[in-house]
Amino acid sequence: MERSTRQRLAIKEAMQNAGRPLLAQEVLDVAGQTVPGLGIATVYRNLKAMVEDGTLRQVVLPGENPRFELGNHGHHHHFQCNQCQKVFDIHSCPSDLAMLAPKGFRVEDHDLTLYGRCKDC
Amino acid sequence: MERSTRQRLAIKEAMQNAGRPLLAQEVLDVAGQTVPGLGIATVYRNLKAMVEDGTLRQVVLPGENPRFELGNHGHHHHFQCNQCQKVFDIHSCPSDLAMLAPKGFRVEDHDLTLYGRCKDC
DNA sequence: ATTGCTGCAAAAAATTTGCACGAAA
DNA sequence: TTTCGTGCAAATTTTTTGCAGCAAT
Repeated sequence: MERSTRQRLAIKEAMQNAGRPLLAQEVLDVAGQTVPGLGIATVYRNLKAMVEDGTLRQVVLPGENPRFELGNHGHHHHFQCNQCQKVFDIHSCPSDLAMLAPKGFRVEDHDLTLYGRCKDC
Repeated sequence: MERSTRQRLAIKEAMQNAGRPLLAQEVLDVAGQTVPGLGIATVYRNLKAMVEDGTLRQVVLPGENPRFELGNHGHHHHFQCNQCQKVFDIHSCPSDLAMLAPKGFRVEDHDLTLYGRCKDC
């Protein structure tokens, strides 16, 4: 059975509170505030397990390390600013994507990232 | 000035002929047929340079190593099969994505990946 | 003849794993 | 008390870099 350790709770809390996708290192930085001595291996182990059970989802962008976000945050997409590189959530979604696939292909899901200038840049 | 070496030509040819995004290792496998002794470092150096000058584009998918494809292959998107994991090109494109961004954000580009079952799976 | 490019091997960077100990249940 | 989870360090895996020699101009 899964145990409730201080480390696991701190990592989950970090993910809950983050309003944006976090790098593994950022998770360590945040959760490490709550649990001094927290190891990066523990962070990786927990992130991996949470991705596998669907609690988290991986967000990957070209040339960057994987980020992690809540998996049940509802279906949404991302916007990366070409200027400041920050990643923002977008909660709207185009509805007509299935028709883009070639004949014979069944579309089950999709991923969309917009690039441009954020409000502040 | 940039020199035309056998290695560089073989790598470019591999990218031209690939009908799909290739892993660095796959580029080595293909170009290595033409240039025996070709080193993985040379492949990485050339891929990186080509991404920087826009000749190539990086295609990243969650949990996988980066792939590379021609950058001037026209704007297009990708479909990954949930069954066989292969990646296909999609040459159609939704046109109305700019409106998805929050107010104050300017959309300059976008990336779309569909997931599902390919024709053969 | 220059000097950019390559291969090799070592170095970095990112992630995973083995193991003994500590802590949930 | 049982055994899962953790920290640490070592091992992998992926990518980058230093350097001496080779090759394109």
